[in-house]
Amino acid sequence: MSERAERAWRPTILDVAARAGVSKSLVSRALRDAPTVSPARRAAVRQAAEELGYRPNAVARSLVQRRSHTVGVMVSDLHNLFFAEVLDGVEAVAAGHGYRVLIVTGNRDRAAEEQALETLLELRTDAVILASSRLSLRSVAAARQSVPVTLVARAARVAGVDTVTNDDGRGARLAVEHLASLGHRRIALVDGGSGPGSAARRRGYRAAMGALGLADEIGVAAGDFTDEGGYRGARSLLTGSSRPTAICAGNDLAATGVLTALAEAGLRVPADVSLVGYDNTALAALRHVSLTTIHQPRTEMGEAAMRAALRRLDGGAGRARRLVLQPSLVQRATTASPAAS
Amino acid sequence: MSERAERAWRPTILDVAARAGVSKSLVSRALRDAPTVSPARRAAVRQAAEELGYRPNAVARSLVQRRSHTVGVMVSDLHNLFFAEVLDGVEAVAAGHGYRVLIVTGNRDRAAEEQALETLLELRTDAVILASSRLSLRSVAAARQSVPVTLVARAARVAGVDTVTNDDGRGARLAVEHLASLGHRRIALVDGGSGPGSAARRRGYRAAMGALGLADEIGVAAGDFTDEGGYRGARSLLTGSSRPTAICAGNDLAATGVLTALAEAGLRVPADVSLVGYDNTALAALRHVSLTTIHQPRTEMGEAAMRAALRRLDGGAGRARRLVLQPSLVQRATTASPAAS
DNA sequence: CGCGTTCCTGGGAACGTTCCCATCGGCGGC
DNA sequence: GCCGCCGATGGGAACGTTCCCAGGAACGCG
Repeated sequence: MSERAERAWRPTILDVAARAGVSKSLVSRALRDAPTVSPARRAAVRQAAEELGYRPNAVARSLVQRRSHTVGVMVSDLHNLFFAEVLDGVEAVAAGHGYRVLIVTGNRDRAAEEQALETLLELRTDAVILASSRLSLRSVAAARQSVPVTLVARAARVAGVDTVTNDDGRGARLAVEHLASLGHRRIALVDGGSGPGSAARRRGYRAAMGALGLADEIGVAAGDFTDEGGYRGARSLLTGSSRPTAICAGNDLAATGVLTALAEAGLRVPADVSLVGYDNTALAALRHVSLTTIHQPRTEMGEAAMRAALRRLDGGAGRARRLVLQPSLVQRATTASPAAS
Repeated sequence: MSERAERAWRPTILDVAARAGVSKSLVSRALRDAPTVSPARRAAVRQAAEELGYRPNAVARSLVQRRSHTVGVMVSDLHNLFFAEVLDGVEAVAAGHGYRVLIVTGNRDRAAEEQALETLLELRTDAVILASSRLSLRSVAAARQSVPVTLVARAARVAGVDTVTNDDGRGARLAVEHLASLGHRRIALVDGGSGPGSAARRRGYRAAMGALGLADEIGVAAGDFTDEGGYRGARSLLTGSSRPTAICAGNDLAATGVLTALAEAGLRVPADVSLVGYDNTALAALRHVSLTTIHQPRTEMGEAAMRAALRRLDGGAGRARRLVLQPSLVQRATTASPAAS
């Protein structure tokens, strides 16, 4: 290996200028395809840059332009595939508008999230998208003082902060209505606890049951957004006197826990009990699981978040916009009419 | 909303200096806890900064210091949970050494990956970690010219580029030995096709079978690293004359496909057929799946990658180091002795 | 009380760009 | 053929920090 590879020497615009025999200004313009550069010079500059392996310094550029052409996305948990798809949407829109996407993560930890947000702000990304963060509203509001902020999958109200969420109440209603239309009446909910959106899903479940005249059949078991939580919730439902013929789980992961509990109890799905998840993650689509579930338009949520950021970046001011996207039901193998008993 | 929130005005060190009645130099030192600042001034500066909502500009700092205290990680696919855990390791070590981690992604697309790497290089991150990238070796080598580069989960040999991988051959051997120790002889492999590591796993499988005197029982079915691929591979194994009593899948995802095929064929797991996956993803740990699998030390791989980067950052030169970590077997519910038939 | 030393403090340069403006030819029109 | 204009080019300032260095205040000691 040459010495060059060991010590990081990086050519600057001045090196290119010297090699091409022109001024730094001309190099700058030539490399950015600015109009007033003669073809001959342009070629010479290109070649010199190529030979030197020159790469523009985005740091210096950001400093002088006072913008980075970059949006920062803080994701609370990369272990949750939900965010990967949100990011797909963000990146698709960003790329189409000449923005680069930088991702930071807070690993399910409040302090780490605050730190990650701080990193983005110090880096002076042009906008910040916060995906389902646990950040204090104070921090969010503070961030909004210096940069456009969009919240995804969190409905908090902060002045000037746009939000993009999914209609959790409606999603829960879809699940209940689907099961009712199959003929179920004893439809129980394994709750998501304090997870984001779970309160709205619970309300939606209750409202839908009431609207269908099934208020007496309402049954909510405590759970959370994990495999284990779903398992516990289902166990408690199964020990009751009148076991439900259908269960709505807080999310897909919890639904797999429900599946485990049902299997242990010797109950077949969907012959004995029907099951609906929430999120339509890749997990639900696995044939071994093949879970009927509520689809959240995650990619669209990411797209919408990025578009909201772009609107602010283009000078769009005014009050916060709160976009609520609609979920839909995806039927797979875990729901059917109750056994004619 | 105040006008302030709409237009992004950001105080600079000069604003803080003016408010505190000191020079910019002093502000700089005070805020960085440099030694030679009197307590009174330090407090005054702190307060002024606080009141203004001052946040240091990392861009300007990077420019003058010629380092960013940041490492960039390019991840080829955030939909693959493997990377989330690698990132856990990277972040843990980075945080312990005062480095921030910036993530970019190439969404399984070569061109996008090249672009993402370019972003990192232009941003002048102090080091770059490439997680299982599809990047051309030319690009990797070019990047190495200006910054320390570490490859994770890809064993390519590039001058000066450290690599951290897992011993796939040994992992496959562990799976085979486990099954053989349970009494299995007809142990088949559902292959991972051209996926990373799958060639080494195939070789490991063959070698282990041979070493155990089971060369005649070798059976490899074409598959890939997806649910669907595992399903197809298992189907072809089950239509053969002598069906295997045990199957090794290319990875955990493929193993769920195998589970589906086995269920469809009316075979019980592990009573009729035992199954071993690879990766030990969260999927394998779900009780509904409860898959015996080969654990890859992903977090450790991330840690090792970051440590390798730190070593280069501290001036460590010399030839590339290639670290190979050892996998281990995690026994769950999908393996047992073959039915005494 | 003077002098040297130790703390503090402030000014200026530098980092690598972009942008504005001035300059310099050359060319076309009257 | 002169004047004005336009296209091409270069020089300098600015972006917001950090770092180096010079200078000043305070203090101790003889």
